[in-house]
Amino acid sequence: MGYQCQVCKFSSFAVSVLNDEQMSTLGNNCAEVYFKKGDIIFKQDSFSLNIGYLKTGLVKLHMRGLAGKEQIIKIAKAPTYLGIPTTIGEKINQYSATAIEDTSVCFVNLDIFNKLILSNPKFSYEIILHMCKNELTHFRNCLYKTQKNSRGLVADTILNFANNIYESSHFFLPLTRNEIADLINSSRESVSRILSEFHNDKIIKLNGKEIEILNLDLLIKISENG
DNA sequence: GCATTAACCACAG
DNA sequence: CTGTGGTTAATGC
Repeated sequence: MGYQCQVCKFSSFAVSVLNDEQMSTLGNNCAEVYFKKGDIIFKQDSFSLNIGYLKTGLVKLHMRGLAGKEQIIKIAKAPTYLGIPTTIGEKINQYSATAIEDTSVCFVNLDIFNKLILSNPKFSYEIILHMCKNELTHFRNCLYKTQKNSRGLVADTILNFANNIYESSHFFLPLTRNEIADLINSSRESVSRILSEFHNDKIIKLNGKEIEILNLDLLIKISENG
């Protein structure tokens, strides 16, 4: 008894390209798991032979570095794959994934995933396309982190949540100030100060974790000039 | 020199 | 977990 991937409304772009047989192979070899906000989905330094497919929810990918310093690599929004690089590239996880909202993930065995890649070029192409876009985003972020100042990076973070993650100018931050600092290589104090500053300057309306963008043009300017 | 930026510390809600 | 104030160090006119 497996899952009916073909009727799952969260089916990925790549899965839609599978034939019936491949689809049922996938359905018979995956398991859906639910995670609460704060739950660890997979952990750095542990062994894994699964690819995750994030069906719903929001996840942070993070890596513990020197002196235990935590760095958030990215915020992953459903639908997307989780852990393709670390599962295919290494047997031991190179980073962790933690739910920052209630989340559901389908785990697919790596062997099955590899068989799909080897047997279906369209599927492989979709995966490559996905990973290329991902890598370009990381190159850009890498550049920004080096070249922008903290204000610009905080502005970027707000814009990312508004434009890409929540698709609304009014949302609740799923991260603490400390986590935002871990995301942009800053300190919790700086993030706190910059957010208050944006609030006082009427660029955003800030109430704890609640953010409403009041002056989008200015925010974009800060992002571009910062 | 003087200004800016931001990290680190401490302490208070 | 946050917000602020003081301090300190680096960098750039």
